[in-house]
Amino acid sequence: MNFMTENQPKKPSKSDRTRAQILEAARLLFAEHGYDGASIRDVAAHASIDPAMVIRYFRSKDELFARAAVVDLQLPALRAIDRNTIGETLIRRFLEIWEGPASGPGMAILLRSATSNEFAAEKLRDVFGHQVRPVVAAVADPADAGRRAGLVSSQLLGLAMCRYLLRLPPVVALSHDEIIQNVGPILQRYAVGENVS
Amino acid sequence: MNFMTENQPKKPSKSDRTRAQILEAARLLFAEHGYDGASIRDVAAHASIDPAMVIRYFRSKDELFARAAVVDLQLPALRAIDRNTIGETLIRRFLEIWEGPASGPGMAILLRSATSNEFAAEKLRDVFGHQVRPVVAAVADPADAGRRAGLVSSQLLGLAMCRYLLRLPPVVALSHDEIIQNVGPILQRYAVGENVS
DNA sequence: TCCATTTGTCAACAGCCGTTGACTTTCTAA
DNA sequence: TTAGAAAGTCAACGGCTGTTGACAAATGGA
Repeated sequence: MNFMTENQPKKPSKSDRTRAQILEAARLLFAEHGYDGASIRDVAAHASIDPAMVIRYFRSKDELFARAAVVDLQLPALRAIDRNTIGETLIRRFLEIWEGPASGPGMAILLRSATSNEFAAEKLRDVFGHQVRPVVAAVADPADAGRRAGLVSSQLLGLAMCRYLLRLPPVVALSHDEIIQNVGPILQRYAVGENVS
Repeated sequence: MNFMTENQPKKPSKSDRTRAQILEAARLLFAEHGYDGASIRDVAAHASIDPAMVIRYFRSKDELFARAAVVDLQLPALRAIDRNTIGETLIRRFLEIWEGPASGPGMAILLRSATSNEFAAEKLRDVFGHQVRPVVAAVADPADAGRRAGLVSSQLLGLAMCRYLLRLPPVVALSHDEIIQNVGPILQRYAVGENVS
C-alpha cells in the first residue's frame, strides 16, 4: 500500500478505472434488482471483469453495497429556504433526484433493498434523519419537526415507490407539472401547515 | 385425489390442517423477510414439518407465494361510500388492514417483496386496479379516477412503507388519531378535491 | 534490461437453495 | 383384519452463491 498517494488525487491509475467501472455496474444492478437480486457475478459480467476482481477491490458484497448506496440528496442550504415555498421546493428537488440527468440511482438502490435488507433500511432511516429532517426543522417548530418530516417522507417515498419501482401506470403517466401541482401543496401542509395533537 | 370432497367443507382432514399450518408460516415469514429472505426450509421449520412436505402440498415456492399473497382489502361497497368522508374512510380502513386484529399480513407480504419480485409487483398493481381504483372511481370523475387513485395509493403505500416496513421512528410514533387527522384530509383532496391539468 | 509491484485469470471451496424420489409410518375403508 | 391410500421422513441431486488462493500477464521505476 502506497500511503503517500492516498490523499493525492493525481493518479488515475488503471486500477482506479476498474474500480470505478465495478462501482458503476454495481450501482446500476443494485438499483434495478436489489441486493439479493444482483449477484457479484452479474456485477462482474456487467463490468467485463472477473468476479474475483470485485472481491479484490471491495472486500465483500456487503462492502460493495455500502459503497454503492451512498446518497446525497443535495437539498437546499438551510438558510436559503423559503418557508412559503418549501413544498414546491421539495417536490421539484425530488423530481431532479429521481429523473435529473446528473443524479445517480442512489435512492433507487436504497429503496429497492430497504424492504428486505436491514443495512439498506438503516441507511434510508439515516438519510431521513440527517438530510430530510433538518430541512423541515428549519421551517417548522423543532418540536414538531420529526413528525412533520416523517409525513413528508411518507408521501415522497410512496410517490417514488409507485412511480419508479412499482411503476403503477397512472402514477408513471403523471407529468412533472401535475406532480408539482398536486403533491407540492401536500408537502407544504405537512411541513408548515396546521397540525394536530 | 378424492374429487367428491373437493367442494364439501365438511372434512378437516389431517392434511388440511398441515396445509393451513404451512400457509400460515409462509405468510408470516414472507411478510417479515420477503420472498428471497424466506426459504422453504425456514417455512418448514416454522411449521414443524419436513421441507419436502411444503413442496408436496404446494407445488413450488412460487405457487406457495402466490397462495400466501392473496389480498382482500374489503373496502366499503361502492354504493355505501360518502364522498364527503371518503378520505377519513380510507385512512381508517388502512389502519384496520395493517393493525387490526382480524387482518392478516397480506399487504405486508406484497409490499415487502414488490421491489425485487416481479410477481409481487404485478399482484400489487392488481390490488390497485381492482380494489382501490374502483372505490375512487365511485366518488370522482371516472376520467380522473386513475390519476386520483394513483395519488391516494402513493400516500398510503408511502405511509405503510415508513410505518411498518422501514419503521421510521417518528412515523411509528404517530397515534391513530394523528394519522387520521393528518392524512385523512390529504386523501380527501386526492380523491375528490380540486385537481389540475 | 531487469525486477518488483500491480493487475488480471482460473478453478475450486463450502454453503444454501429449490426440488426430487425412494422409503416408512399412519390412517381408513371394506 | 387386511389391503390400499394418505401422510410424513430422509438423503441426495444439481445449481447458484460469496469467497479464496494459486498462478499468469502486464506494468513501471531502477
